[in-house]
This record gives sequence, structure tokens and C-alpha cells, in this order.
Amino acid sequence: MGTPPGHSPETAILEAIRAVPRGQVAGYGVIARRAGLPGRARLVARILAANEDPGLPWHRIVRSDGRIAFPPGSPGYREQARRLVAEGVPLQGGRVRMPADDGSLDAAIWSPR
DNA sequence: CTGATGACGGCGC
DNA sequence: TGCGCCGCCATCA
Repeated sequence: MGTPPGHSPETAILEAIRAVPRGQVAGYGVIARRAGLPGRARLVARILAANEDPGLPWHRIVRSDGRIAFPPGSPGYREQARRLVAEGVPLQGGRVRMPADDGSLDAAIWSPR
């Protein structure tokens, strides 16, 4: 029908971000792919930077290597780290512990053990 | 229009 | 693991 998901890239990306469950993290590239925009990781970052929705779980979005995208020590960095820990996501040196790739396509989506 | 910048990602060393 | 280089995309000077 005439209700294709995500009429605009921004909407699709925001939806993908909101789809990340609490206590889990996802990479920018993963969000972009889930939004139907493979390779648009940078667009995801731009959307987040412009986002004003306080209900958006922006803190669950990290880089593909599990690191927080903000510069270490910056306000954004601290806030994201604080929120992640508050949700039960352990950080090590500002880096989310990534899982050993066991062949699951969900490797980019990590859940705390 | 060209060049630089950025909440990125992948690959090579 | 850390660092550098390059590719990709959108916005700004």
C-alpha cells in the first residue's frame, strides 16, 4: 500500500534509532542500513546532531568499533557514557565491549551479558 | 564550483 | 590495539 516505511531518510533513521532496545547499542552504519540507507552512516550522525527529541535514545548509537563518537572528555562524551552505564552497558576506557563475532549478523548490535 | 569539516567505516601496517 | 589513509555524504565558507 501507499504506506512505504520512511518517506524521508530522516524519519527512517529516527525510527531505526528508536528501535534500539534499552541496554543495547548500535553502530551508525547499522542504523543507516536498517533505515534502508546503506553507507549513510554520516547522515545518521548529522541527524543525531540536529535532533532535539529528548526521548530519542541517541546515547545508544556508537561507532562501529564500539567507541563513543564524541571527543573524549567532551560534554557529549561524558553524557553518553553516563547514560550507557546507567542502562547497564559497561564501558572500558570509553569503549563498549564488542562481542566476538560468532557469525551472527547481529554482531553490530551488542547486548550486555 | 572548489575545498574543508564532521556524533563514520573499512582496510592496511 | 593504535594510527594513518581513503571513500562516502551533506553542509558551509
